[in-house]
Amino acid sequence: MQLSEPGRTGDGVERLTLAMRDLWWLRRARLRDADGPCTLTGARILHILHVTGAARVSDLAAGAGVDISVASRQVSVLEDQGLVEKATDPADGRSHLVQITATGTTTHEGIQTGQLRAVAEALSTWSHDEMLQVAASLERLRTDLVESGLFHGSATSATSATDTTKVTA
Amino acid sequence: MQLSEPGRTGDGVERLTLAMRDLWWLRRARLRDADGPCTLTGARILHILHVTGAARVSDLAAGAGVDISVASRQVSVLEDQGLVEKATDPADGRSHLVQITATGTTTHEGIQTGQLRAVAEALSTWSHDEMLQVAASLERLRTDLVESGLFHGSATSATSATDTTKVTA
DNA sequence: CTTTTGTTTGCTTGTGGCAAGCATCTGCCT
DNA sequence: AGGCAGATGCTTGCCACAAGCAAACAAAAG
Repeated sequence: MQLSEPGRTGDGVERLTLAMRDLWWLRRARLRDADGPCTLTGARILHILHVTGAARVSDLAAGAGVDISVASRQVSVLEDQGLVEKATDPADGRSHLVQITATGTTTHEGIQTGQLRAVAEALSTWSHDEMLQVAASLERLRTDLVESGLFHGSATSATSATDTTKVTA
Repeated sequence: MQLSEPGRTGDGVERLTLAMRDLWWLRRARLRDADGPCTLTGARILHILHVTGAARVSDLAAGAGVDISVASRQVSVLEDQGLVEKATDPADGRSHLVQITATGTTTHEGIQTGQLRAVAEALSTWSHDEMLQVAASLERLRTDLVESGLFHGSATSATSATDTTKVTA
């Protein structure tokens, strides 16, 4: 079911919007499988924790773009799985500081490397520079979309300081 | 919550994967709002019908990447709303050919133009050529991901033959 | 003491998947 | 040709589960 006309140079906004939607939809189609032992939201929380270190539940909710109650429950599940630890914030008895555990980090890396391997295989014909170029485009796209205020959500991409491949869900 | 390091030129696969994930997540964060009177899947079905003309339920399911039962139910809902029509396939009494109605087309265009306007506003600083370039990148990305077999899903981007802006949800 | 803030929990809604059921078509065997 | 078995297309019942809203609760702030 491929109906696009690649050579067509129509309205830029239109082509870009459509291309984005199709890419988004691809992710949706993939939801069931490949997100490891966690929920998509759970994996995202794991990611945020991996990148930012400790965070409060409300921060995780904001970062994942979900209701606080959802974040709270997800954290509970992750805690039961031993992937995160929750401790009362010493500075504020109301908040709980959530931190990723060693197991959580391992899980996170597992999800991560699985995704990287899949993408690497899918784009095996691409050159390194091409990937970097497209990545830059995507990053800029995301930045501008977020800054426009259309999306209330986070944008938490990062590569860890270490040389190992760690990113996220 | 922006933690990426834009200038960094790390592993191409890694940066690209992360950028893709963040963009995907943006869509997720947006789910609640802006998809008109339809379910996301419903809107997708409407889109597929708009592009391909009549289609069978199983085709819609495959195109949307959902279970046939889900597609069946969505079609029923769309039919109740008067957005599509269902008729028995003259060539095969088992299948039902689904077609978009005039009302459905109108609804579809409404969703579409809303999305286009939002993106246009968000990317108001982009030049036309930049948009086309990034769109081409996204299209290629999608194509290669789909062809790799990682995604069982559809990829239904198209612009209608008319000059009006019609694509889809 | 009242108000505000951070989190948890009960309830509801809705999408989606699996499996059973039903109708129709196809192919084989007599 | 007639007819039966299997395959195919769709529908529906049932269930799982994520997500949101609102109420409850705890702790801090004024």
